[in-house]
This record gives sequence, structure tokens and C-alpha cells, in this order.
Amino acid sequence: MKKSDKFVVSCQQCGLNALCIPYSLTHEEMDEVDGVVKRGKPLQRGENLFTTGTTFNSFYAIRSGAIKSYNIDENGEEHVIGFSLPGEILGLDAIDTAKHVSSAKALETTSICEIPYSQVETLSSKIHNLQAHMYRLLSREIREDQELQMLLGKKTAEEKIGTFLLNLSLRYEQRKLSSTLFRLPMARTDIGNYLGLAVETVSRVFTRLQCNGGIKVEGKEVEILDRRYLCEIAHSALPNP
Amino acid sequence: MKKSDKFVVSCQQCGLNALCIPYSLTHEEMDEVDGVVKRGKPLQRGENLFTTGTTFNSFYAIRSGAIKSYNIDENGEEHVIGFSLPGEILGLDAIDTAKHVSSAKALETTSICEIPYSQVETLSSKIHNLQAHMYRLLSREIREDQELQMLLGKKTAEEKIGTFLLNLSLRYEQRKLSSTLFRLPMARTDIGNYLGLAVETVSRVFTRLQCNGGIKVEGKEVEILDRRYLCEIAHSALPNP
DNA sequence: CAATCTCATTGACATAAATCAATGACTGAC
DNA sequence: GTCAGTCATTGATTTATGTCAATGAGATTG
Repeated sequence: MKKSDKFVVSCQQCGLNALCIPYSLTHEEMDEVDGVVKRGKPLQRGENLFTTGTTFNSFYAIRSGAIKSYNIDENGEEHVIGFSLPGEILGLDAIDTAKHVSSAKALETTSICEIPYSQVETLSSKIHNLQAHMYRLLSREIREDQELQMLLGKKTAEEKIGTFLLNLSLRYEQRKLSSTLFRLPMARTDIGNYLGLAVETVSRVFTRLQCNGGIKVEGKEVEILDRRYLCEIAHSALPNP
Repeated sequence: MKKSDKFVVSCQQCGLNALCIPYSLTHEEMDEVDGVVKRGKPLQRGENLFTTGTTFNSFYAIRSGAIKSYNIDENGEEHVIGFSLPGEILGLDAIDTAKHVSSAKALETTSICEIPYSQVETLSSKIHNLQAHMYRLLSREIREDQELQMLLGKKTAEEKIGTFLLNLSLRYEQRKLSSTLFRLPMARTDIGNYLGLAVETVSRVFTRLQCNGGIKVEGKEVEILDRRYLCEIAHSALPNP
């Protein structure tokens, strides 16, 4: 077995392909996409996948683990842009400038598929399904970012954290993982930074939600005990009824 | 002259084509795009271009005027998502769901180019430049939304409004309009809603900026007197030095 | 030209969340 | 095993911004 084979899982075999780039492609088309995907050594916790300002050549799909996207401002302050879970794509924000506009760091050991952009551009002219999928993917990210904007601009700390937990829960469920019991891959600081809250506030809301029986938190382990209550807190419709 | 001719300005003639879809296309390609663009009667102030939940068939480019994108939540509260100026594209957030996920309303008399999505999809498989441009356009919107997220999550009222004014200034300049003297097409309420601030706060910050000699406001007319000061307030680099 | 609205501004007061500070629980290095 | 460092929690205090209330300036309509 070649060294690189250790990390190889073809798109066809990959359990996440329904969430990823190959979605809605035929088997043949999927093989074509599979042919351009590079699968490297997993990233260790704290390793960067890419950093702001570097040349954009590829975007990435997460196979396992978790990634934090962030930026550092003039004052050296970090700003967390988002978190990526298995089956999710990141790096598409760099197409326009051809330079990465954010940095991406592994929150835990993380396996990645690297997808060279120029090849996808070429392939997608040929494979109509792929082009349509790329448009949908980009469009979805815009929509999700707009939803986040509403969260950040107009919601209280409880609403932000309630929504954040429900969103994670939903994403885990889509990945065939438990939607009620999961491990937060990021630190409290990261959550606060992402939601525009002080760490202390995150901590306080967590304890408050726990006291009210909505969740059970122990370090990074979270259990959702009362989804309905959490939805009320979040002032959002039940994501999965 | 046919009735519809009153509104017809081809992409070739349009002064905004450098900012719009035809950007980076050859003359021939531009004519092909031009062929699918529909140019209707201008929208009157208050008229909707589309509303949330309706079927998505086209996206739109603004020729003149200004559009507010917004959503109404369960409680009937409006949430302003953004403002579109001449040369800008809107509606791309609906590709993924095939339904509009926001509503768009004219803030003043507004001329629009309607661009049927399915035709662009088809054309862009054929015209590589167009596909590349669409990817860049979508990618840019993601990046801009992420910048807005940082503004909403981590900045003070003064920073938000400073940044908002500088951003408008820059956009007007790109449109060959004055970057120092312009008219806000939206109400204070809309600005506050968009930035996650109470109207009163918007008003107070405007007066404060005026007292400090940064700007001159009179109703919707704004003059930027001290760009440098505004940049300091906004804690952002000079957009155009 | 009133009369009615909507929109903007300003002041007084309330409050959610930030900041400051202290402590404890883990984690990893040597 | 111990020591330093990071991370999480909790309490006390401050503050930026929201909410409530009043007024005035324009715009729109009959």
C-alpha cells in the first residue's frame, strides 16, 4: 500500500457525498470529480489549512474533524467567521480575489479533501450538474451568511446561543450523528467571538440554560434535553419537527 | 418608437457594465448576455421587485435608483438585509432554494434589468468568461456578507455608522458619483435596522459625527467633510487613500 | 391651506451585556 | 509528579445602547 493510500476514500465510498460537491452527480460525473480531488495527511489540532492573503488555488471539503475560519485585524484581534463540520465546504469566499480572505485552523485532528478550483471551473463547464451545484452551493452560503447577520445584529445573548446550539444539532443530524448529544469542537472563547459575545456571557447563558433544564453541559459535551424550550429561547421555528 | 423601447439601454451602451454581469466579457459575449436581459418599466418608490417565498426565476441588476432587501419575521418585524445601488446585482441568494428568500422594495424610482437565471445557467456553460464571472460575483457576495458579520457582531454604534457611510461613499465613487456628497436613499429606521441599532442611536451618532466635524447631515443629504476622521471612527483602513 | 402622517431629533431612564477580578479545573511539558 | 498555562465559571461593577416619551419638521392629501 502506497503511503498516500492511507488517506484515500473515493467520493463514491464517502459517506458524506450527499452533502458535498458530488451531490446530484451521476456515477460517471462523480468519478470525474473524484479524479481531481487531492487527499492529504490529516491536519493536527492547531494546524492551519490556509491563511489570509495566501494564493487561492483550491477550496476544501471536510471529511472528519472541525475547522475554525477566522481573521486577525490590525490590532491583532481574532475574529471568528465560522466553523466547518464534516461534509461542508470552505474557501469559496476567496474565488473573487484569488487570495484567501480568511484563515482556517483545525480545532481537532481533521481530514480534508482538497479540490483545485481551476479544475472545477473547467469541469463545471462540461458537467452541467456540477455547475448547477456550484451555483447552489455558493448561493446557499450567501443565504446562510444573511441569516447569521440577523442573528448577530438583532438577537440577545440567549437567542444567539440557543440558535447556535440548534444549528449545530441540525448539522450533526444531517451528518447522521446524534442531534441531542454532541461535543463542541471549539472553545467558549471561539463561540463568544463568533456570536459577538464575551466569554463570560457565553458561560453564564450556558449555566442558565442548564438550570432551566434546556441542556446539560459538561465541558465540551452538550446534551439537548428540551429542544422545544431551546427553540423558544432562540425564537426560531423548530428546525426539525 | 415601441412602448418598451423607452426603457431599453443595451449592455454595450450601459455606463454600469463594468460593475455588472457583462464585466470581462468580449463584445460578442456581451451581446449574447444582452439578448436574454429583460428591461421593464421602472419601479415606483415602495413597489416590490419580488417578495419572500415567490418562485425564483430571475435575478436583477439595478440600472438606477435604490433597492432595500428585507425579511418579515413571525412577529411581523422587518429585518433589513441590505441595500442595492446602480450596477449591483440582487437575488442570487435564491438560487439554492429556487424561491426568493427575501423581499426587495424600491426606495425610490428604480430601473431594473431582469436576468433570467436559467438562461444565464445555459449561457455560462458555453461562455467560460461568464461562468467565471458568476463564480466571482457569488464569491464576492459571500466575502462582503462576512465583513458585515464582523461589523454587526463586534463593533460599536459609531464604528457601524462610520463604516456604513464610508462603504456608501466608496460605492458611489465606483459608480462615478461624488464620494463626498450624496443622498441617503433609505430612512434612518432602515439604517438602524440594517446595522442592528435603534433609530435613536443612529440619529445621535449622526449628530455626534456632525458636531465633531466628520460629516454634515441635512435630512437625507450627507457630506463627508473629514474622511480621515471617519476612518478612525470606523477603525478601518482608508478605502481609497 | 389645514389636517394628518411619517420621519428625525433630543432627553430621561432602564437594562443587557461588557469589563474587571478572582478562583478552580484541566492539560501538557519537562 | 509538579508546574505553568489555558480555559471555564462566577461575582461585582460599569457602560453603551435600548426603550419610553415628547416635540418639531416635512411631506402628502383632501
